[in-house]
Formats: sequence, structure tokens, C-alpha cells
Amino acid sequence: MKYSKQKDEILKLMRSGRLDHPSAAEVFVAMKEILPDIGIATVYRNLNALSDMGFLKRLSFAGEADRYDFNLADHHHAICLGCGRVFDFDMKLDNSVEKKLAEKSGFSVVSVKYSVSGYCKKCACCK
Amino acid sequence: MKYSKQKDEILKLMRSGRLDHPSAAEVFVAMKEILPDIGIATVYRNLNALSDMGFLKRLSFAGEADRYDFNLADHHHAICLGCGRVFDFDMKLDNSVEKKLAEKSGFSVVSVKYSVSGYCKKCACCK
DNA sequence: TTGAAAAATGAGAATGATTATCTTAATTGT
DNA sequence: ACAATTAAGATAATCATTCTCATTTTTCAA
Repeated sequence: MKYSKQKDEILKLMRSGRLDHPSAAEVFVAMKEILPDIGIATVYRNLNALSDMGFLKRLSFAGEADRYDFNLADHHHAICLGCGRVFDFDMKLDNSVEKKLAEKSGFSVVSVKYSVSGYCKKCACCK
Repeated sequence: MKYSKQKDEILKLMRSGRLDHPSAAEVFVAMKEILPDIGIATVYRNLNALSDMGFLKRLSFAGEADRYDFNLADHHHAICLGCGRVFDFDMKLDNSVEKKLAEKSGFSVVSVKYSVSGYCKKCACCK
């Protein structure tokens, strides 16, 4: 057990893939079944710590609670405006942008975010 | 005066370019000089209404207050992790992505967001 | 012009996500 | 085993934003 029981179990849960791009609140309810005494602050703390350590990615979408993703592979997200589900998608981004930015304005890029919002198949049909 | 005095003045202020990608709070303080009795709720209400009407764009960045942009031209944003300033940049996105998404998963794209975070010239040097 | 209906305002309460604080419990190294 | 460190759990605090509601402003038909 490298870290605390709580941090370990949270990471294990995240890596299990049982939850689909969960928010901290969703992780909290799932963790309650594993460690019934866990507190919400511990969940936030550890999700953020694990993200800082590079084991998770923290995702933000406008007007919604942040999500956490165990998938570290380079990919992007599409969020459904109907049901709120997040879908992964792959696409190679033209990274000449960073270079141009650096050249033109001296801006040094730390991270790039590409995301899409719309309606998933299920939500699009009945809209 | 097409709309209410407040909405008109907010739009005029935004279009003046005096404020740089301001948050609602920043618009509020600037508006106080124009209409001293204006309330913060009115500012939020009208910024959002104007965005819904397509006269402004509402921008979201992780962990920060939303910003509003009068520039409707197709462009993207780079946010400085140091000073919080938002910089515009242009880039043509490969819109074949939407098509692929639609084909593969039946996801219908409403909007695409591409944004970059990092350090601006000023903040990069003293980091 | 009047006056009722509709729309928008301003003040402040409410909400929701997230972080901060603080006391206690667990872990570590000696 | 014990002092020092680290993390936990509970809860208060924060911050942006939205909601509510009483009041004011606007609209528009009679």
C-alpha cells in the first residue's frame, strides 16, 4: 500500500473503469460502498492529488462539476448536452499551433484542450 | 433603444472593447460608472441573454469565472496561468472531426471548443 | 391617454461545487 | 514505543452563478 487506504482505493476504483468520467460526487457515492466512513473532502483531496501526480486527468466542462478520467492516452472529449455523458474520441491535433503561438506572441503552451458539445445518438433522436 | 437601458449599455460597453474578455464581475464594476444603480443580477442576466441572442460569446475556463467576448469572429483563446489574461488566436480547425464523430457514434456536434493554457510572455519570463 | 398585462430590474437569498480549517487518527522513522 | 509527520473526516467558508420576489418600467390595446 503505497499511499493511504483511501487514495489507493480511489485510484483502484477509477482505474477499474466502473465509473464513466465521474465527478467527485459520483466517486464519493461509489467509494461509500468500499469505505463507508470516507468523507467528501478526502475524495476531492485525493482525486486532485492523483491528478497532480499524473495518474488521473481532471476534466472541466462549462457549467458542470469537474470530471476525472483514468485514461491518460491522448484523446479528447465530447459532452452530451442532453444526458451529460462524456464520450472519448481520438484525433491528432495539428500541434503547429503551439509553435505559432510561441513565435507570434511569446506564449508558452502548457496544455491544449479540444472539446465538443452536442447530442449523443440517444439524446439526438428525441430532441 | 431596442432593449432595456441596462442591456443596451452593457452591449455598448462590451462592444467598445474597453474591457478585455471580462467576467461578469468586471462588467459589473465598469457598469457601475455608467449606471450606478445597476445590480449584479442584471449584469449576469443580460450578459447571458446577449450571449443567447448571439451578440456575445460566453467563455469558460477551468476553475475561473466565465468571461464574455464581443468578438464573434471564429477564433480561439489562450489563457495565461500566471495573470489570467485571455489572448485571442486564429486557427482553422479541421472540421472533418465533426463528420467523423457523427458517422462513428451518431453524435451531433453543436459547438467545438479549442483552448490553450500556458504562460504569456510577461509571465513566462519571471516564472 | 389610461391602465392592465408583460417584461425587466435590483436586492438579496439560495444553490452547488470546491476548498479551507481544524481536530483527531493513522503512519513513519528512529 | 514514541515523537513527528501526514492524512482523514467533519464542517465551515468561499465563490460564481442563479433564483425569487417585490417593485419599477415598458408595451399596447381600448
